[in-house]
Amino acid sequence: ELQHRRSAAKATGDEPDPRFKLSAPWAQALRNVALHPEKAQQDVLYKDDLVVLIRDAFPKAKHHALVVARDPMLRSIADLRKEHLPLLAHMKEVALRWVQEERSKDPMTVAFKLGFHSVPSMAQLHMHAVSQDFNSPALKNKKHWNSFTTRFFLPLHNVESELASRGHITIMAHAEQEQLEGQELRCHGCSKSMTLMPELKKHIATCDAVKRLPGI
DNA sequence: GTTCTAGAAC
DNA sequence: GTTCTAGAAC
Repeated sequence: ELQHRRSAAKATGDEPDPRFKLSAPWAQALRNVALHPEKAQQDVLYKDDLVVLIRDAFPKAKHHALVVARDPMLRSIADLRKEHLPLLAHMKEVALRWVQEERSKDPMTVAFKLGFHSVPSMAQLHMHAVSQDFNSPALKNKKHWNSFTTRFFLPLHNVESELASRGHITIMAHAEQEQLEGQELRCHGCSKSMTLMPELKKHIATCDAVKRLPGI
């Protein structure tokens, strides 16, 4: 059936509809959680007037949660201004509390990092809290890997300091975004370069440098 | 963001 | 023959 539809589109020479992504329901899932947490399909771990804390639906590490801002005006980091620094401090506090809970359940876990994707795929400002093991079946491809281990991942502290100094976040150029997403696979601990995902996943499971990574 | 799968890479 | 990546999805 799918194959049939693909062939049909090709046969008629139909061009892709650029509005499809913008209106796609999946891109609004986090916004829906933020605006209507009581209707959320997944468990809400914590909620107040400013944020909602949930586990990532497709965790890319043993421990992976999202702190989602509830302000409808905050669709991404591009909407952040100096006035939002207190909100970021609150998001940090909520994330750190969750990290401590996870750590108490799993004392041997490696470091955690807090931060944002430069160009997120989903609407609504959300901060990742993710353990640096990246041991998860949902971590499947180069884009996944590079979105957490290259400059595509903006640590919370960097976002805070750029807001404080410039008053807004400079969004990276599309060409740079694509370059980072497509770049070679490299261990985030020892910088060893690898060709294939299975090779990388096997390596990071045993790399000593990964175990000693700095972080929370 | 994920799923699916054709065809490349092994 | 099997594993793996990468692009379409309306």
